[in-house]
Order: sequence, then C-alpha cells, then structure tokens
Amino acid sequence: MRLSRLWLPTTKETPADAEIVSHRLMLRAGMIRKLGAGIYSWLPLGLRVLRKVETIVRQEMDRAGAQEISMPMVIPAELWQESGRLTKYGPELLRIEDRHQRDFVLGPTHEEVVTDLIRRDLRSYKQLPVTLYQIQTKFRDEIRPRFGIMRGREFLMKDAYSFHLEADDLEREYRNMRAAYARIFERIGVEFRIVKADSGAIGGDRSEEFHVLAGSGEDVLAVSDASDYAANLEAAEAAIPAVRPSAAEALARVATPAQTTCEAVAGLLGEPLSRTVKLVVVKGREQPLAALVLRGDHEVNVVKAAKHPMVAAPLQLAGEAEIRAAFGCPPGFLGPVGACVPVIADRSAAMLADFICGANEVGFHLRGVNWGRDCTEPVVADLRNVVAGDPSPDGRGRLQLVRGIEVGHIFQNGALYTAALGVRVQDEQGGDRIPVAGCYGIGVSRIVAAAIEQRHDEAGIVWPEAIAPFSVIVCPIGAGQSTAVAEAAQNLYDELAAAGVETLLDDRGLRPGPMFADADLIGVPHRVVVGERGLAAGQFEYKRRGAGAAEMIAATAAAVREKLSA
RNA sequence: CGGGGUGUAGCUCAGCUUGGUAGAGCGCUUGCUUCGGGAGCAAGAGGUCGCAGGUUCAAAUCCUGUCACCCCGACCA
Repeated sequence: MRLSRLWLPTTKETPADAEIVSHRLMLRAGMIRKLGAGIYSWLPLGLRVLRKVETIVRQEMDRAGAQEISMPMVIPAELWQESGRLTKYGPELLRIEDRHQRDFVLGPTHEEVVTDLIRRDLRSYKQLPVTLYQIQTKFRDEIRPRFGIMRGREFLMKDAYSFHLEADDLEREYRNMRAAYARIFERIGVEFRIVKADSGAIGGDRSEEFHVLAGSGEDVLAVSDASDYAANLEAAEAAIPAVRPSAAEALARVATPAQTTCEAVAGLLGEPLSRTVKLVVVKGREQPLAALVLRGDHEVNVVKAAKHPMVAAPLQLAGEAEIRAAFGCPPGFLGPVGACVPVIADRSAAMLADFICGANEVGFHLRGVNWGRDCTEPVVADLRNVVAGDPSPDGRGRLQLVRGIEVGHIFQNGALYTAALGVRVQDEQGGDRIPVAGCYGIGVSRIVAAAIEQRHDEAGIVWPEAIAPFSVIVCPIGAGQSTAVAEAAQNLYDELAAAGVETLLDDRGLRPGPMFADADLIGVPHRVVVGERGLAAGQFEYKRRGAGAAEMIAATAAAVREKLSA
C-alpha cells in the first residue's frame, strides 16, 4: 500500500477526551474515529488489525472443532421474555420497536437465540455434542462507555456455544475451549492470565476469565506469587485463618463521642485497625435485614455477600432509617453485641478475640469483645475482598493484586438456558433429557486496545507481529531530489509486495522527522530506510520497532526478507 | 441513574466576569528555500460561537429551555 493513498489521518496532538494510552494511540494513529458515546468507526489501519485478530480467533475456533454460524443482531423480545432475562438483564439491553410496535432487542449476547436454534432441530443425542460460534457486532447499552474501543457500546465479539448430553462432556469441551483460547492469546502475542471468575449475568456454575495484564485494566485480579492460582477479586477466596485465640480481656464500654469509623476508633484507642470490627447492614433474603461483620481493615465483597443464602441478591445496603429502627442507633456505632438482626461474620472477623466494635449506642464502642462469651456465635462465611499479602487459597504463596483487561470469558451454564427454553433430546434409552450447555466469549475489538495497552512506548504502538496492520514500512529519504532513492524504494516495495509481504511505502514526500514519527506511531514492526548515503554504499537501513538501534543491511529485497523472518 | 464539568476553525484552547470588529498555536492550501527524527519565510482557505427561545439598539458573552460529549460511582467481552 502506498501511504499517499491510504486514509491514515494521524495526529501529533492528543484529543482531550482520551484517557488511556490505547485510546489516545488509536485516535492518533488514525485507527478509529468516534461517532457517538461508545460507538466508533474503524479506519483502514484499525480495521486491518481487527481483521487479523478476528482471523486468528476464527482459525483456532475452527481448529478446535467449532462451526461458524451467523445469528441476527435484532432479536424478538419474546425470546428474552422466555428466558426471563428481558427484565433481569436490565437497561443495558437496548430495546427497539418496529413499525408494528413489536418489541425487539439488540443482541448483547446470544444464549437465547442459539438455544432456540438448537431446540428447533435437536431430536437425538446422536446430534450432540455440537459447538457453534459467530463473530459479530454486539450492542450493550453500557451505563458509562469509556476508554474508546475498550468499553464501547458497540463492539466485536466472538461468542461460542456448546451443547452436550452429559455434564462430563461439557467439562471436556470447556477444557477444549480453554486450550483454544490460550492458543489464541499466545498467537496474538499478548501476556495473559487465566483467572477464576464469577459468572455474573450470564449465569451458570463454573467460569474462568482470560485477562491481558495491564495497569490500566478495570479488573483487579488476585494472583499467587508462588503458584498458578489466579482469580478475579470478585471471586478470589479469602483463605481460612488460623484458630481463634482465647479471650484474654474483659468486656469494656468506652466513650467514643465523635468516632464513627473503625479508623477513628482504632486511633483513639491506640489499637490496630485489624482488631476492630464493622457492621455492614444489608437487605436480607428471608428476614428484612442481615448484618455482615468484617474486620475494620477489610472490605465487603459484593458478589460473595450476595451469594449468601441470608442475603438478598443483588446486594442492597440498608437505609439509615431501617438501621435506626432495627438497632436503635445510627450507623457508626453498630456492633454484633445484642444485635437483633441475623449476624454473618466474615471468616477473619469470626476468628478475632478481644475485638473492638460499636456498642449499638450513640457515642460508645466496646472493647475486649469475644464471640460466644459476649454475643452469640455468628454464622461464618467468606464475605470480604482479599487483600495483598493474604495467603493463597491453594496454600502456596501469597496473593498479589494486579490489574487486568478481560478479553475472554468461558462458562459452563449447565441447563440454565436449555431448561428455561424447554430444549429436549432423546437419549440412548429413548428417555427425554435436557442437554447442558457452555458458552465462550472473546472481546475481539477489545483485544486490539488491550494489545496496545501492553505494547507501546513514548513514540507509539509496538504491534506484535501477528496482528500488525503491515509488516514492513519503506521510508525513502529525499526521494524528490534523488531518483536513485525513489527508484530503489519503489523497487523494494514492488519486490516485497510481490513476495506477499504486507508492505507500506511512504511516498508522501515528507521530511524524515514526520515520516519516522508516523512510522513509530502506527507501530509497523519493521522499518527500512532508503537514503542516498546508504545507497552509495549499497545499503538500506533496517530497524525493528521497539528495538534500540538501526543497522545497515544489503540494499536488496532478499536482505530485508531475511530480517523479517529473523 | 446520581454527582461534577465542557460545548468557539480539522485539533488544543483563549475570549464570556464588565454585551459593541470572532482570536492564537498546531494542522490544511500555494510559492520559494530547506531535507536523516514532527523545518523557515511569504501569501491564503477555513467558524450561522452545540441547538431553540428570550432580554437588548446590539448577544459567543446575560436569562430560560434543550441536545450532545467528558469525568467520578454500581455492570461486562
């Protein structure tokens, strides 16, 4: 491709509303342009990268035995009614009406559609297992789209669905997909980590996420420093602490006129924050309220808490009025002693002895409190977010918190959708069975942004070879003055192109500065500079993007190709 | 959805308090000189100041409404 003909609007200045590096670089490199909040056009350079990612995903899905299909984006709302997700999925689901006032949704994910597709034609167990996938534009009406393509409302996703007669066959396919995903991210050339996850709105039993590790990631991951244990913070299990020490102090009431936080109380008493306990009052599932007890230095894990049978899901905090009515005192002085709502203690809080908590009386806290002695033994559960330094749940190493960008998510849904939509299949004995299913998603467009987050420098993008928009850029210097340079560059370009190398010829006639700046910005992995000085010595200058210095090579296409394969 | 903020040239922004000729830098066009890491000089093009009302002799500026976008919180590939 000749750069003079390529629609490549690069900019030196950064648009004001781009926060993270991938968004800035994608705009500056002329890869994308915004049409509205969270909706973007892909320009030629960006689309080439997107297509490369898509191709790798498609190849590996095919290799793993999945079959490509294409399902509609516009879906009759009844189907979502049938699965129960029309209301459950919430406002993120974009609803539209046709001319007959019939309701449709724009598909944010396709469990319903694919399950409907299957139920229409599935008769016999002999048709199973089957894995279908598509690569398609999805629409999710995100509350707050941000970071450009990273969290767009419209985005390209690969979604695959598998159906099985038996759970163990689902497990086999889940592993197969897991391995295919690992190959995909390896081929793309990004550093990733597989983490245990919560299955969220998709629902189901077992799920894992694939994360590209990057400081700008929106997810916090807990990873062990000594094993391969890794989990999303939402799902990371807090290790069970050692046994509870025996009580040593007597219960005492202390005046805390203005201390309404654990920090303030601990400060006043000169005790570590980890000896205090706080009460988080939430709506209960059966009872109106439930009180969660956590150590002062710990935080509630919203996902874990909402899974507890005594807690309403999704988690809702109690209002101040409800708290006053139940405890006879406002938040800030709450404690488990004499509490009249069910108490659930986090494992760490339950293992404390001689702890400090609110007295359920304005202006007073208690110290030397002990479970069993001063208040009833609580229900114990894992309720908190893990913190850096916690022991890894697998018993090996300590947890570190790192950030990641979720680029893939695999689930075993079991019979969640097949049962809801009434899918039936005959088994070997002629019995009626409900098949089980798995689903497997990859954020194709998000991978493009994630790769940039991981691979860039001050000058611009540093593409991994596998998804670079072009392989080589040829930069002639002073081609307007030197026909030798112009011809040598043109010949090199022709020979590389003829050999099937994706080559960009910068024939814009720019001065070296802007030309190199653009080459660095768009991140083409290999750069060949053709200049009069070099040609006089029979040489081109070669530089690998991201490498330190340039080197001189023989002024032939063969020498360049040798560098490409090196 | 709640809280905060911004809409003026392609981009980054000034001008608004105190109403009176719409500006700068970058980018773009043309010419000349330059030419190995975002050149210099000269001449140009380009804006119904987000939109709609209102106040006024006069509105980018004041008032009302409205739309869009951005940032902070709960969701997800």
